[in-house]
Amino acid sequence: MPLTKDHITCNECSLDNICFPRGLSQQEKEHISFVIKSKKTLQKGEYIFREGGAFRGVLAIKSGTAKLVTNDHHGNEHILNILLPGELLGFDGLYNDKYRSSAIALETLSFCELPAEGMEILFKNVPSLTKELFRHSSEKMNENNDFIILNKRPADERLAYFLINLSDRLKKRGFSATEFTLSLTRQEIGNHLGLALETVSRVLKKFHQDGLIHIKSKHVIIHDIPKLRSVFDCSE
Amino acid sequence: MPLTKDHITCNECSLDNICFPRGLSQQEKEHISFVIKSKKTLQKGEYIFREGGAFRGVLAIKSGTAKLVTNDHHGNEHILNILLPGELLGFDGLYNDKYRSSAIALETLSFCELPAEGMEILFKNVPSLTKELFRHSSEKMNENNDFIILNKRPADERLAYFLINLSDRLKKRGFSATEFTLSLTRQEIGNHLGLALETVSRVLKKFHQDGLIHIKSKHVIIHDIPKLRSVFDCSE
DNA sequence: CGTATTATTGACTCCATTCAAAGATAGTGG
DNA sequence: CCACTATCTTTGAATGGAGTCAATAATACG
Repeated sequence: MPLTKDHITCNECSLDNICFPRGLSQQEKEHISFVIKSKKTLQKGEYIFREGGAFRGVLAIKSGTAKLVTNDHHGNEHILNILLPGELLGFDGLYNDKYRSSAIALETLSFCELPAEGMEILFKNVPSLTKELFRHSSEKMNENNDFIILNKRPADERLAYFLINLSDRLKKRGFSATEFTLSLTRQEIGNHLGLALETVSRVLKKFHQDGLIHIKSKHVIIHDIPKLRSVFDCSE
Repeated sequence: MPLTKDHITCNECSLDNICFPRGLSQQEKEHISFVIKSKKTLQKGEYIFREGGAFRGVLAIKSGTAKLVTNDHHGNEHILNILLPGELLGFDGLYNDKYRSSAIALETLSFCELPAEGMEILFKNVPSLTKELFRHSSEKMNENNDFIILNKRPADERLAYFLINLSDRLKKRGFSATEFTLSLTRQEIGNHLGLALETVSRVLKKFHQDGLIHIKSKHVIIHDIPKLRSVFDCSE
């Protein structure tokens, strides 16, 4: 199984400036490497954790992407977020030791785990990681607030933001900022952004016609990042 | 100045099971009382902290209510949340040591502070508070997710949820669950829920006519909590 | 008591949804 | 490899919920 990398430690990982060890010294990175476990690979559709399941720890995507999903009392699914390599998830489970959402692989995926027990150890011995975990948690919170504000905007702004945000995050991780594959269906994008799938289709087509992007099925090329950004950044 | 209560410690405070010391032992409560500072009283419209201001620490409302406000790049204000006694705020400032939102008193208000320096001390010496702070932070995150889901629902469900949620939180703090005063204008409620102020007015009137509530200006009486809850809980 | 802010109400408009049907794509087994 | 099926996407037309505009009424404030 060449895809599993159980032996790789944080300071050997290419995501070390984004993921758990962000902001830590070499020495601290070694400290946390004792506690953070690299887990096995999942296939598309498999769960990293399930809504309602016991809190095991905070996780980080190592490779691949995932969607964070929760259900409301009507039984409707809501895609809360898309997760890229180096991004953390599971903070929502700290409240009452149950995950409040499910994390599902959108393609072949590997992830690391900071186990619940390990957290207590680190709280005691590596205060700087505690601080850093709060920073990660706070970052998520700020992203959620941005998302709340975004959801008050019209459909074209939501989709422009969605694409630019994805582009920015991919770039930060060394992927192409202008060419990538959406792992979501129009249905799922609409679900995430609070739009009907038909609206997603129509707006993407408009962006395509206006020369901002090229989109064929799930393959996206962004032709004009500044112009696409301006759709939500300085609309009128 | 009889209104300031600088000498009151957490274990003397009536909010001790809701606020910072939630879940802590008597001994631990005494520990944190050395670090948590009671601050002076603010008048309506005054700021607890300002968006962009340096992170001073995590705060807790002691009495009164506040609104959490942020600005988008269009210059529009967004009311992210309403804060009641015992509720914590300021976690959003941990990301990059700047508050990402402003907290503004909606009426005469007093608050406590866990200063930034104090946090580091507590991380080292009271790991159980660290855990508890993560639980508070995680709770906020879950509330934000609920709010994101709510914002996809029609106007009447949003308002019903807004009122029931307020009622629940007030009850938990020993206030009346059925009779209270909104500290927000229709404009502000609409801003918070992503609705036009006219829509807020119309929906509240409908609730009034249907006998679910009595509303006169900002004074609210909820006549039928279960029925109001059912507006968003089992719609259709 | 008068002024400014806030709230109500009605009429009209529009953006996005819904419904519906056809077209494209991907995955599967013969 | 191709046909077949399921899933996903596109496109059009009609509907509707909430926004906007506008004018009046009520409330709060100095």
